[in-house]
Amino acid sequence: MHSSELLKGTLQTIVLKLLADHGKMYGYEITQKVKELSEGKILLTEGSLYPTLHKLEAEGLLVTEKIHIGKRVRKYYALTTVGQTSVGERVGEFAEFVKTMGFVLQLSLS
Amino acid sequence: MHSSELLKGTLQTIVLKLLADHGKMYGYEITQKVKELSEGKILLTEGSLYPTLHKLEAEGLLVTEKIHIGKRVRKYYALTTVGQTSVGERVGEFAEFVKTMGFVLQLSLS
DNA sequence: AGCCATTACATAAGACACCTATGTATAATT
DNA sequence: AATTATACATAGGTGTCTTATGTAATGGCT
Repeated sequence: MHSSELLKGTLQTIVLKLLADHGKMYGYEITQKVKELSEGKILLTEGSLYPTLHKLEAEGLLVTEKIHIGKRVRKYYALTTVGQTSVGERVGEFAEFVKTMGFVLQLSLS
Repeated sequence: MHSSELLKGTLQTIVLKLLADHGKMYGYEITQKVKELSEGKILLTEGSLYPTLHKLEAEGLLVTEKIHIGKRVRKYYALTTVGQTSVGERVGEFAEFVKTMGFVLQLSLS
C-alpha cells in the first residue's frame, strides 16, 4: 500500500478517468476497479470516495442515476459534457506533473 | 504553475533528493534549484519549505550548519546517515506510485 | 436457520501538509 | 533613494484525505 500522502490531489483524476474509460460506474465498483488496476496498491476508502463523488456531481462534472437492484439502490455515476472535457485536462496535468518531477528528482523513467 | 494539490506529499522527497544530489544547501538555494529544474513549474513557498526543513531536522534526517556571510547568517542543511538511507526509499516510493498511477490512468508513459 | 463476509450507500470529526500573509533584515541593483 | 533580491521565520487558514461510525441488503457457509 502506498504512502497515501502522494495520493492527495489524484483522487478526482482517478475517478474521472475511470468513468471516461468504463462508462457509468457506481461507488463500490470504482473502489474495486482501482484496487484491480493498481494491483492492490491503491485502496480507496469510502470516506474519501463518496464525498469526492458528491463534490464532482455538485460541480457539474458528473450526473447520477439510481438503479434498483432487488431492494437495494445502486447509484451510477457518469460524466457530463463538462466532465468529459475535464478528464483530458486533469490527466494531462498529472502527466505533466510526473514529467516535471522526473526532472527534479532526476528519475530515469524507464 | 502546477495545481499544487499534486505536490502534496512530494516536498520532503524533493528536498531530500536535492540534498543527496548537491550536497549541503540552504533554504533559498533549494527554492531556486527546484525552480530551475522544474523550468519554473514548481515554485516552493517559504511557508512550506522552512517548516519542512525544520521537521526533517527534528526527525534526524538533516543537520544544519550556520555560515556567516557578511552580517547575514545562512543555514545550510545536509543529510544525516539516516537521511541518506531515506532518500532512496522516498524516491523509490514515488517512482512506484507513478508506475501504479500509470496503470490506473492507462497512461502511455513515453 | 443463523452467522459472517461482502456489497453498497452515507457522514462527522480529526489529522496533515501545504499556502497566504506577515514579519525581520541584509545586499544588490537601478 | 527606492526597489528588487536574498534569507530567514512563524501564525492562521484551507483543502483533502483518514478514521470512525452508522444503516441495510445480499450471499455463502455450516
